[in-house]
Formats: sequence, structure tokens, C-alpha cells
Amino acid sequence: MTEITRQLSIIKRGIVELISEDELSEKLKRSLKTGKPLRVKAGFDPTAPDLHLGHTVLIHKLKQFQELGHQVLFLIGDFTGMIGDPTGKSETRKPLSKEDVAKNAETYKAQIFKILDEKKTEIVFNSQWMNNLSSSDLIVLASKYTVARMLERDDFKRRYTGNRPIAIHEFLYPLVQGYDSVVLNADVELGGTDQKFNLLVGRELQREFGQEPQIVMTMPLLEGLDGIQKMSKSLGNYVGITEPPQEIFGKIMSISDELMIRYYELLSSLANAELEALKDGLKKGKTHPRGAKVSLAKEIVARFHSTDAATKAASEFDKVFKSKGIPENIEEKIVTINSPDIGVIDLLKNSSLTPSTSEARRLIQQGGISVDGNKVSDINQTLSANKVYLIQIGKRRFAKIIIKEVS
RNA sequence: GGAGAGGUACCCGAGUGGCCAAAGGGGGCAGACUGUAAAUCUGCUGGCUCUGCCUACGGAGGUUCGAAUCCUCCCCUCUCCA
Repeated sequence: MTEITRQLSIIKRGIVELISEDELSEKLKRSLKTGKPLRVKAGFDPTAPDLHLGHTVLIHKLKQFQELGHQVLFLIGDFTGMIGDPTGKSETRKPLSKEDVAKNAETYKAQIFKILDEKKTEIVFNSQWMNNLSSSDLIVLASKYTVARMLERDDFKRRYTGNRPIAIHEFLYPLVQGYDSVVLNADVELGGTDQKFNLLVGRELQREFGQEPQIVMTMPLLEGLDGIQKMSKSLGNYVGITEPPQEIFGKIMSISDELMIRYYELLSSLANAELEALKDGLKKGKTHPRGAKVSLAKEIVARFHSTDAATKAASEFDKVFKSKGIPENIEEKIVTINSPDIGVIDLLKNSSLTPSTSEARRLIQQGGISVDGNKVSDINQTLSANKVYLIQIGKRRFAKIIIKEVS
């Protein structure tokens, strides 16, 4: 196997699309000959300092490039962030302050360097060049692409034909992202499959600006916890890599058995053969799905915390959900009142364990609240002050409440 | 600029004078069951000083005993024409 085919096989593992393999092998050949590493770009949203499991699919691929000696350009789209990628749910974003962006960048660093090699990673911000682009430069940029071609993009097309709004500035997003590739002289750009259009615009623009077009590689989008929509912060179906071990563990345990297999494929470091064996075992009923899910959850917790934390998270989980015990670290709250006792409903509301008294009332009626292990069945039950109570809300929320009387 | 269609709860979406705190679905929450916060089933899902009251169907007014529903103006989205 030549060095080129070796690199290609690593690079191609797990990807969805590669445009084009021939061009990539040309670039690899040249890089090998000249000793100049390829410039591999991937862009990230500045509003999101919390990386989630979905991002790690991409970051692992970047790491593979690094291991092959290439240069990673980690682009923080602080300028494009002001536009907001039109992909998916559109939410108007507030422009972030310089300080916020800087802070988010720091958080990014702390997180990505759990996976990436700091020495082979260059962090860049597209505001660095975009802020200096004049209006006329922008018009020139905008002239390089046509509306018809913009409307080729799935998302735009759907909205256009579905009579839903498309703001003009949204067209700038792919253009700016593509222009980033021009400025950075990118050889390869990585993105999720939803980024395909944007990545291709980069090729187009590089050609327009007299550069060799970048290689476009798309990675599968990881489904979120719901198993249907892609994992994203705005949809709230994500597992953040800085979340506490218990939280990560619990979230992984909450995915459906079906989704578990998908997560194994995209996130586990199991070798292919082991993965096949696991799937087979599940199909034949030899492997218990719960056990498989526990292993997965442990593997992921261990990756971002430690093996110890993973073991502990697993036993805590068992304690709470299997033996219906109580977890170790329970949040404590102090509620002050000016009478000798307080109704459970008011307590729940005052301690903001529930957002409203109606919600508290509902929970009690549904048998979802217990105090010191006893289910609350009377809506008007009261608790006396100057005592500590263990409140359970539903199956998984616990709180220690200290009621203090203040006269 | 002209003509038309639309804006309903977290989201989608029905409702076109009282029976509407508003069908149905999704999501969320709770309960049962289980192998888990899987799957499945059931219930709940505006707020409050809770057998009642208050606030709500883009915004502001108006008609009416009574409006999400009718009228006026305004804002927003889409379509067609220019």
C-alpha cells in the first residue's frame, strides 16, 4: 500500500461524500513531495461555546488529518455568526460583542484540545478579514454567484417553494463562508452533510479568485437524543462534552435502542469487527440492549472526563433508576418564609423547583412529588419551617430544601 | 405601485358571533409497565389568592348583551402582476 492510499483510506473512513477523490489524491501526492501539509479548514459557530457530541464526529476527522501531518484551520465564524446560518431552524441572532467572541473562543480551545493537537491547530476568526472588506468588495463578492444557483440550495429551495421568507442577507452566508476558503487558501474543507452547498460555493469562489478549488468532505450529521433531528443546541437534543458525567451518562441512557446503534457507529472507538459483533449480538438477543447502552455511555463519559467518573456515573444511575435510591450530590436550596409553615405548592414555586403554582399543583395531582420519600397526595399539605426536606420531583429530580422562618 | 392569500398556545394546525383556555398532531411533563431517562399504554400540558377569577388567537381601536370569529386602521409574511 502506498502512502497515498494509506492516507486516503484513513481520511475516507466514515465520511459521507468526498469531492473529489482524484483531486484529493493529487493534493496528497504534492504535499508528500513538497513536505507542505494540506490546509484543512472547518468552521464553527461563535455563539456556541458548548461543543456537543455531534461536533466531535467532525473534530475526530480533523484529528485524523493532524495525525497524518496536516494543518488544521479551526475557523470561528464570528462574522458569519451575525448572519446566522440559514440551515435548519431560523432564529434571529444577536450580534455578539468582541468580548463574548473572545470568551467563546477560549472555551472552544479548552474543549477541542481534548481531541485535537494544539500545535497543529490554527484558530482563525473570519471577522479578521471580513470586517475590513468594503461594501464594494462585498458587491464584487456577491456578483460571483447567481440567485438561481443560490436557490439550488435545499433549504432555500424549500423555503422559496413553500412560500416562506428568505432574507437577502441569508444569501451572504454561503458567500462569506466560501470567501473564507479563498482567504485561507484552504485545500480541504470539512463540514456536516448540511454544509455541502456552502462548501461547494467555496470551490466556486476559489476558482473565481484564481485558486485551486478545495476538496469538499462531508461528515454524517449525528442525530440528537430524539433520534430524528440533528443534534443541535437550539433544538435542545444534545449532549455537551463539558456536561457533568452524570448528565452525559443519563442522556446517553435515554436514547432509544435503535439510536444507540447509530451512536456506536459514529462515536465509539470500537473497531469495525467489534461493532459488527455487537450488532449481531443485539439482533440475536444475546447482548442485552441495556448493557450495550451502559458501555457506550461509559465510553463517552470516560472520553471527556475519566474512567473513574464513568464508573461512578454508572453506579449512580443504577442507584437512582434501578434501585430507586437517591443520588449523592443533591442540590440544596434555602427557602425563607415568615410563618411557621408553608404549603407544598408554595414551596415548590418559591424554590423555583416548578415554574408556577399551577405546575406544582399538577405534579402533585399526578403523584409526581414526594417529600422525604413519601408521596404527596394532599394538595394542601404543609411543611413546617426550620427543617430540611428531601423533595423528589418526578423520577429524576431531587432537591434538598431548608425552610427557614424569618420573622 | 396593483390584486389576492395569510398571521391561532412551545411548534405544526383546526376553528369564521355564545357550547372556546380554543379540535387534532408533534414536543414536553407525570403515572403505569420495563431492561434504562428505550419501546408501549394512560393522564396532564396559560396564570392565580383554584368548584371561582384573571390574561390570551399579529397590534390598536370599534360594533355587539357577548368576538379568535364582524368592521376600521396599522405591522409582518407569502403569491401573482408591474
